[in-house]
Amino acid sequence: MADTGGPPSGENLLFLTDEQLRKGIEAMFFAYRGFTADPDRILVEKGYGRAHHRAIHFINRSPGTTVNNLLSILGVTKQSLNRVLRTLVEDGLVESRIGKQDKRERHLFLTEVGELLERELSNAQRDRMRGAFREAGPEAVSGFRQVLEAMMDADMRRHYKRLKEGEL
Amino acid sequence: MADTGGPPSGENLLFLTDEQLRKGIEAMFFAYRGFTADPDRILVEKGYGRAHHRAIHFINRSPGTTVNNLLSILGVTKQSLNRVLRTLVEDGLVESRIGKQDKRERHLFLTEVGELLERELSNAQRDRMRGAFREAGPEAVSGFRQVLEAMMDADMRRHYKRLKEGEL
DNA sequence: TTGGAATGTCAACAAGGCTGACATAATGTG
DNA sequence: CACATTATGTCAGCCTTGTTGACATTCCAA
Repeated sequence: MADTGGPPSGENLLFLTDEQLRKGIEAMFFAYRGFTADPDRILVEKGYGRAHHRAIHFINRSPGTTVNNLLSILGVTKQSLNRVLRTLVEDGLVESRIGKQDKRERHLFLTEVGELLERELSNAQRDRMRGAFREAGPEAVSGFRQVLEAMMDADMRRHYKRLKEGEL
Repeated sequence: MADTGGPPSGENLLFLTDEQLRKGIEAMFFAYRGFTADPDRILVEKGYGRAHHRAIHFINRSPGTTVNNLLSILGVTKQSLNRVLRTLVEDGLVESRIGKQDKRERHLFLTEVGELLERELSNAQRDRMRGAFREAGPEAVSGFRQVLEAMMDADMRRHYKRLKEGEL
C-alpha cells in the first residue's frame, strides 16, 4: 500500500473500479451457466437434477464419507440431502453402509453404476473446463483459481483446500 | 505451441490434467456459493429471491430493455420471468412502459426504490468481489475473467460482451 | 442411566424452474 | 383488407430443491 489516500491511480488499481467489479460479477453469472449446462443436459435425460450431481460428485471424491460431512460440504438441510440420497440408493447408484465404529453413521459409496454416471457427468464438465483452460492459458488458469478461492466463504475454503490437497 | 505432438510434458501442460480440471470444477462450485451469499441474505430479508436480483441487475444495466431481451439474457421462460416482474412492478421497484414505436413491447426501468435495492445488492456483491480481486491481484483478475469468458456458451458470451463494451 | 449426537422420516410449504394453452394487441406481409 | 407473426401476459399444473418443525431410533459417552 504505497498509495495511501487520494483517488485510485495507476493501472494497477484499475481492476478494483466498480466497472471492473461489475464485469467480474456478470462473468461469474454467465460462466456458471456454461459450467452447469453440459451435466444438466445429461441429468435431465436420466431424470436427475443438479442436487444429485453434487451428491455423486462429492461421494466420488471422498468414498466412505458420512452424511454429516456431505451436509456441511453441500450446505443444505439433511432433509433435502436425504431425499436425493434416497433416490440414488433406491436406483442403485449409491451404497449406504452402516459405520463399523459408530453404527449411527452411514458411509456413502458409489456403486459401479454410480461411478458410470459420475464419469459421464464429470467428463462432460471437464471437457468444458479443459476447453476454457486451453483457450485462456496456464497463467490465466492460475489467476482464475486464485480469485475463486478468495471469493469463497471461510468454511467453504476449508472444504476446498481439504479436497484439493487431501488427495484422501 | 512449441511442443507439438507427443505426450503432455512440462509444467505448461500441468493445468490440463484431470486433477487440475477437478480443482477448477470444485473452485467454481464453492466460489459461486460465496458469490451469491451476501445478496441472498439481503434478499431474504426483503422477501425476494435470486430471480428478482437477476432481473433487477440487468434492468439496471440496460434501462429500457424489453421483456424479450431480458428473457434471452436470463435464459428462462417468459412465465418464470413474468412472475418475478409482476411482483417487482406491484411493489414499485420496476416500471413497465409501453413502447413508443412498437406498442407491443414493454420497456423496463428501475424506480428510485428499485435503484435503492439494486445499489444495496450490488454493493454487497461488489464488496465480496473487491475483496477477492484485492487478495488475488490484478494479474489473477485478468486470468479469472479470461477463463470465465471461455467457459460461457456462445450466446451468453455474446450478451456478456455486449454488456461489457456496450456501455449502452 | 441419561443426555446428546447422528440419522431417518413424515408433513407441509415456498421459490422458481418447466410445459401447454389461450388471450390480446400490435405489427408486418401478401 | 386478411392473415400470420410477434410480444406480452396469464392461468393451470407439474417438478426439483430448498426450507421448517416434529418425532423416532440408535447408540456413544459421561
